[in-house]
Amino acid sequence: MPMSDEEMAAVGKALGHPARVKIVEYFMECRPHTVGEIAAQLTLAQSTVSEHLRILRSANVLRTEDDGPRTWHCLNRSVLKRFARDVEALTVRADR
Amino acid sequence: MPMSDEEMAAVGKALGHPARVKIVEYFMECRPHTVGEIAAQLTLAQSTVSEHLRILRSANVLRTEDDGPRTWHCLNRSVLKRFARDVEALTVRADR
DNA sequence: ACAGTCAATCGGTGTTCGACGATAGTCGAT
DNA sequence: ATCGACTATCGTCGAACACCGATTGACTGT
Repeated sequence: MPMSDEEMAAVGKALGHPARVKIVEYFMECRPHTVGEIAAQLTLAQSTVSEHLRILRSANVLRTEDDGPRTWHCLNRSVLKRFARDVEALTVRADR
Repeated sequence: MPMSDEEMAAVGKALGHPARVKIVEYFMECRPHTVGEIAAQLTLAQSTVSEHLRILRSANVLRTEDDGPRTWHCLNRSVLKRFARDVEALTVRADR
């Protein structure tokens, strides 16, 4: 089932900042990432990175996973896959 | 060649508004679209739609094509395809 | 030449974003 | 119990965005 325009826009907006694209790239590695580590790499304040994470979470690009006692952020790959597929679908030429 | 983070973000931001997603959907049909027509569908002012077009153009999602004497807006499908492919690539699990 | 049509741009207004420092909250280890 | 390391949230500020009406500009047909 395709995403609604609103969902598409939400994910697009979430990816609509270079820092957040970089953050998503970090999360390709399935291991805990500290906010401080990311902040150091991006040379941003910890609070700023935390805010970016919040935005990514609100678009369901990141999930907080309760993995036992620890909870950590994790990529929601299915949302990104659906988004990629729906963007790809936009490139299909309509008959008229 | 993959897009840079900045390019990714630019396209993401361009798609980061429901009206612009709808506009891109309109442009799947390869025919001239009047700004007025789109504005009527989206119930937005002509000037607002024109601004959305400008944003889509600045992210290379739309191109102005010089098709003979007329110039019109046209989807830049290759940019969307690359973007979709690179988003898909973000879902690949990295080894560590 | 001029009226009509359409798109782009300008000026203005209210809202949201991006960034920061400071503060408060959570959790583990001592 | 509290210290240390980490994260989330709050308050603030300037910049950018979304929207509109009005104006300007370009092209078409008469």
